[in-house]
Amino acid sequence: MDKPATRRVTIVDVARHAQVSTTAVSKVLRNAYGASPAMRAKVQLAIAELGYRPSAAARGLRGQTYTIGVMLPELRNLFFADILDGITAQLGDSDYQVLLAPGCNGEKAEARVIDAMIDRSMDGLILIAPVSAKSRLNEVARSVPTVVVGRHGTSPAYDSVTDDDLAGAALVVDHLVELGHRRIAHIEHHETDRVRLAEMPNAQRAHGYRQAMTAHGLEAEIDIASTSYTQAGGYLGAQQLLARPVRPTAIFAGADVVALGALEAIAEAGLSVPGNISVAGYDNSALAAFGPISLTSVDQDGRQMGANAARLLVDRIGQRDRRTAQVKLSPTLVVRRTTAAI
Amino acid sequence: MDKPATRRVTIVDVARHAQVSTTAVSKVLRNAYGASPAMRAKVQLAIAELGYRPSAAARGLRGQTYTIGVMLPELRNLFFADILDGITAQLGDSDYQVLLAPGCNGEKAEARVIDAMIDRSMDGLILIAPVSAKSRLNEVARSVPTVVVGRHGTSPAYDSVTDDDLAGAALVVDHLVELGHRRIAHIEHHETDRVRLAEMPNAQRAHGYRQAMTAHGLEAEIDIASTSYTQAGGYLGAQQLLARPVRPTAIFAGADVVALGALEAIAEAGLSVPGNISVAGYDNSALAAFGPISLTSVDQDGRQMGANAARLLVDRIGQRDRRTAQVKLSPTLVVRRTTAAI
DNA sequence: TCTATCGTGGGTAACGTTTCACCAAGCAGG
DNA sequence: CCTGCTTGGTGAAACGTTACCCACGATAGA
Repeated sequence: MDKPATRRVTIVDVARHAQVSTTAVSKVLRNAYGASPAMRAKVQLAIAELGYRPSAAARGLRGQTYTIGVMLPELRNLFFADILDGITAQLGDSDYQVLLAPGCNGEKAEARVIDAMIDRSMDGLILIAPVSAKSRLNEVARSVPTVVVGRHGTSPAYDSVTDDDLAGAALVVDHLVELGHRRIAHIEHHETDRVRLAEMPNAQRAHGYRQAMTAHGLEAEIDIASTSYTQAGGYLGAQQLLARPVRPTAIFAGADVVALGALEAIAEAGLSVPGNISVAGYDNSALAAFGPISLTSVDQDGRQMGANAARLLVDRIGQRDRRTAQVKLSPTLVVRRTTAAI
Repeated sequence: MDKPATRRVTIVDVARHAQVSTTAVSKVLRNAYGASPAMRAKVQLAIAELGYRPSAAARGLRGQTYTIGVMLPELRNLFFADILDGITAQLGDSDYQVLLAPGCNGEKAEARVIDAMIDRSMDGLILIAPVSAKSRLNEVARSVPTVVVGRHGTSPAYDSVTDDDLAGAALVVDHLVELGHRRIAHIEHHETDRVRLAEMPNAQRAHGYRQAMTAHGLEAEIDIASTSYTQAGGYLGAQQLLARPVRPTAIFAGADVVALGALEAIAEAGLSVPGNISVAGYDNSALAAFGPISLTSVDQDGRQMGANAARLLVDRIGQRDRRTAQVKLSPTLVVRRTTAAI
C-alpha cells in the first residue's frame, strides 16, 4: 500500500539531533565512562524522540551483540523449560537478549547449531546437556564464553552447572529401601562412548544407583535395563524387566518420560502401581506433578540451575580469564503416589 | 592456558589464499551470478582449507543474515513444539538458521522480543499466536517479512496460517451430540479486547461451539465458563460448571491443558470420566495421547502449520511485494477414552 | 574492419557501530 | 606562569561483508 521506505534511524541521526558527536551517543548507549549527566540526558531525550534502536549487526562487528545463545537438545522435555525460566529470570533486567536454538539432537546437528551461534557473534553460550566431544566443547569455549549445564567433570575453558546425580539416585534407592523394597531395578540410557560415560548425567545416575544398592548390601539385587531416555525406552525397559525370572518390586527410571513409558508397560502387563510395583522417576517435570500421574520423582530445581548458569556466563563475559567454576546443586526427592511400602 | 588469540579468518584471507578478489569470494558464497565453475571450485577449496565461516554480523550490515526468528508465547505448550518441528523440517536443507525467542507472555514482553529480532536484522519472522494489536503486527510486517500463525483475519502486510477453529469446535460438538449428549458446556479463555475477539483462536472456538450448538437446536443448553487457557483455568472452570443447577454431561475444553485441569476438578468432585461426564480438549498434544490420560481432542497438525508458515516466509523473503496469502488448515477429531455415550 | 554484446572478474564505497588517539579546558601545586 | 593531571568531549579508522559500477577480452553481427 503506502511505501514509506523510511530509512532506519542511526546513531548519526541521534548525534545530529542532540548536537553531539556519535562517540558521545555510543558512550551513553553503553553506559561507558566519559559522559556528563547533562549530556546523558540530552542524548537519551534524542533517542526517545527519534525512536532510535541500535543495530545489533553493526554492534557485532566491533563490540558486543548483547545476545546470549542457549542450546537445548529437546524442546519437549519440560525440565529444560525450567532451566530456561531460570536463565531468563536471571537475565531479565540485564541488556542481554536470550535466543534459543532448537532441534539439536545428535552430535552433528549440535555442531551446526553451535557454529551458527558463533557465526552470529553471540556474546556467550549456554549449552544444555550437550553430547559433543569434550575437546570440541573446550574449543568452543576458547572462542566464546561458555557455560555447560548438565555435564559432569571440570574443564579449564568453560564453567559448568550440574545436579548431583549421584546423590539423586541415592535418594531414590534410600526411599525405596525404607519402604521395604529390596529388588529395585533401574532403567538407564544406553551409553557407548567411553569419555561421555563419566560425564553424562544418565551415567552418573546409573552409577549412583549401583553405589546406593551396594551401600545397602543389595549388590546381588542390582538389575538394569539399558534402553534410552524416551517414553518408548521406558516402555521397552519395563517390558524387559518384567519378563525376567525374578520380577522387581520397584523400578527406578532415569527420567520422568522413561517412568511414563514404564507405567504404560506395567499397566499393559495387568499390574498395578504402586500395589504390585513401585515406580520412581527423575526430573520432577510438570508431568510428574500432574494429579492422575502423581509420580515420585527427583527434583533438580531447573530454575536454580538456569539462574546459576546465567550468572556464571555474565561473570565470564565480564572477565574472560578468571578460573572456571563448577556449581553442583543438590537434588531433593518428591514422594507422590507411585511408590509405596511393599 | 595456551593463548593462540587466532584472529578470525575473513573473506579477505580466503581471497588472498585463492588468488582472487573478495568480490569473487562473496559471489561464490551467495551463489550469485558472475562466477565461472573453475573459480567456484578454487574458492570453495580455499574456504575448506582455511575453515572459513562468514560473519553473520557483517553480512547483516549489508545483506541478509540468513536467520529466521520464531516467537513462541509459551515453551511448555507441546503443540508449539510441533509447529516448530514443521518449521525446522521445512527449512532443514536451506541456508536459514532458526532462532527462538522464549518467554513472551503478555503484550509488553512480546513487543520487546519482536524488537530484539528486528534489531538483529533477521531476514524474516514467524510469530506464533501473538497477542499484540493488529496495527502493531502490520507495522512489524512492513519492516520485515512476517508470517503470523494462529490468528484469524487477513492483513495486507503479513501472510497467515491458521487452523479452522470454527470447524474444530463443531467437530467436538457433533461428536458429543452423536453420543447422545445435549447438555454440553464449554470452558473458554476470557477475552476482553474488542479487536482481538474476532481474531484469536480461543474466541473462534467459543464461537464455533455456539454455532454448532445452535445448529443442533441446543441453543438453550449453551453453557460457558470463562476462565483462561491454563491448567488452573480448567480446574476453576470445571468447578464453576459442576456447581451450576443443571450439571453438564459433557465439557468441551478450549485446550488440552484446560481439559487436564477440568479432569482434576471432576475427579475431586467424586465424579468419573467418562462415566458421569465426558471431556474433550483441543490441540491433541502429547499429553492427550498419553495412555493413562487418553483425552479426546482436536488435532491441528502443528507440523503442517509450521511447514506452511516457513514456506510462505521464504517465498515472501524472495518476493516482498507479492500479495499476502492466508492458509487455513482443517482439523480432525481424535476420539479417545474421555468421551462416551451418555 | 568496426562496433555491440556477453561473460567474467575486480575496485571500492557503503552499512552502523565501537574504539583509539587526541584535544581543549579547568585546576591544583610549585 | 608553567607543568602535569583530570574530565568531558571529538574525529576518524577500523570491523567483514555486499552492491554497484566499470574494465577487459572474446565473440557475433553489420
